[in-house]
Amino acid sequence: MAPGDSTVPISIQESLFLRGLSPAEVTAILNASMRRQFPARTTITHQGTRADDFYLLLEGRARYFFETPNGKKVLLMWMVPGEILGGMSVLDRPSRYLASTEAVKDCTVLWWNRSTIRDLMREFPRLLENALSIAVSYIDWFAETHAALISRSAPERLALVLSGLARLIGKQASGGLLLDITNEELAGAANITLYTASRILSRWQKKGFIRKTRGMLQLRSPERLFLDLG
Amino acid sequence: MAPGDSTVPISIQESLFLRGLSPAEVTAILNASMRRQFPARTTITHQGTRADDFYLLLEGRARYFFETPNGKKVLLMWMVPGEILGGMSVLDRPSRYLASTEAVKDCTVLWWNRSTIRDLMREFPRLLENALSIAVSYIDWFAETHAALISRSAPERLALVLSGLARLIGKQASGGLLLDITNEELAGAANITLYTASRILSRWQKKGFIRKTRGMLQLRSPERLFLDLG
DNA sequence: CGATGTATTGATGTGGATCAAAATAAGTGG
DNA sequence: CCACTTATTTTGATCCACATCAATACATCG
Repeated sequence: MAPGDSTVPISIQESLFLRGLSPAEVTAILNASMRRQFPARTTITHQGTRADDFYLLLEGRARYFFETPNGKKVLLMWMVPGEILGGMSVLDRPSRYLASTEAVKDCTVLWWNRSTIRDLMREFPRLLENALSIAVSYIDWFAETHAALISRSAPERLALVLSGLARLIGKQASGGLLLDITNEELAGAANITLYTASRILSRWQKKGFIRKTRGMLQLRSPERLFLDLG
Repeated sequence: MAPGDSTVPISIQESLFLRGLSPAEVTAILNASMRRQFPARTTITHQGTRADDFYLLLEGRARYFFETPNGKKVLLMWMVPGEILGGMSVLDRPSRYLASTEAVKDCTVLWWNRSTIRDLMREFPRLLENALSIAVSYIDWFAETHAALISRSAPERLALVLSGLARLIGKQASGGLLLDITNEELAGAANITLYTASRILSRWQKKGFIRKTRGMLQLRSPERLFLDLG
């Protein structure tokens, strides 16, 4: 199969990972990959296992998470098409994945094994620069999240999560952005309990800022969330 | 001044940033730098300003921190000789520092401007690999800290901070590792209040796990801290 | 229609922040 | 060496945001 053909979505051409490469170079890189599928709710990379595989997300939605020594599942960033998974595999020394990745919805990915992606990086040093930029974007995410955990209340964090996800996975619809997400996922992302999340969302719904149905949330006025942090 | 001469401490030769480079290459890189001093309590890089300067810490102690939009100061990792400061300056696009760095004790650093360090990275691609490894180590730190914030109690976090700092800045002495650190710094690192920190430390002192004097802490049995998390 | 996953709502508990004050230790200058 | 200032630390009393526990309601589907 030739993954670099017309079936590759636009978002890939604009992927941060492929930034600054010529179309010919992009084709060469994509041609060295294999296309793979991961059904929703399956794990793509496993925290603690050898980082041997590198992926570029073509379609679907995934997220990073990890488990703490005391068994708590910690949710990290969401990944959308154009983003990479398993970035640890590009390091010069063999390493282990810091976190796991799971397909939240059915995912199509491009896959390279470690030595292939490392060879490509040697051939196209630009890829290495891009990997560094991506690593920095993770650091940025963690710094933001760290600050939020320390200095913001539960409603504030939930509002931040909601407006962040809206930009990432919101679909324009009549009467506001539509997010297909459960309360549990929201609570996990904001690091609050399911109960607290439900209470805050109910309040916002009463005020007409959002509408919530099972597994789906309609965001009417994102800005106003921040004016009602009780 | 020739910074690459015999006055460069051993720890620099073992710096993660210079890993895998030949002595001749290291000399070339260090010779392109200037030596600079920062007195204790001065700021080296400023969050939000253009990332134009890159530093390698030779002597002293520094730490990253940043201020949240609502004015709270958030303490991040400590830096010891051999570690870099201002890493954002190596990115291919001009960027801004994500965080600030301050000298905790008097610091001696090597300094490169952005274009110099970028030229060196083009000449020695190994530097770029090393920069990526360092970025990953920051991600690792954030992931650990994130997990701790979410899933561990105040005494647990303080115990973690203490054992981490012991490895980093502890000096062997009769009757346990000696750390020169204040309660305020410990509290900041563990993200608890000064009062909570003081109470926990008092308890540990009563049990003989530590000894605390003004600005100084003696760690007798690090392991036992984790057995007394009340 | 049960069965199962998802969401709401109320009652209760608590870890650690916050507020207030005093004790201790370390300079500093006369 | 002492009086005085200033930084660090301790200790007690109070409070509150959020977790936790318990129960029920609602949706969706085979």
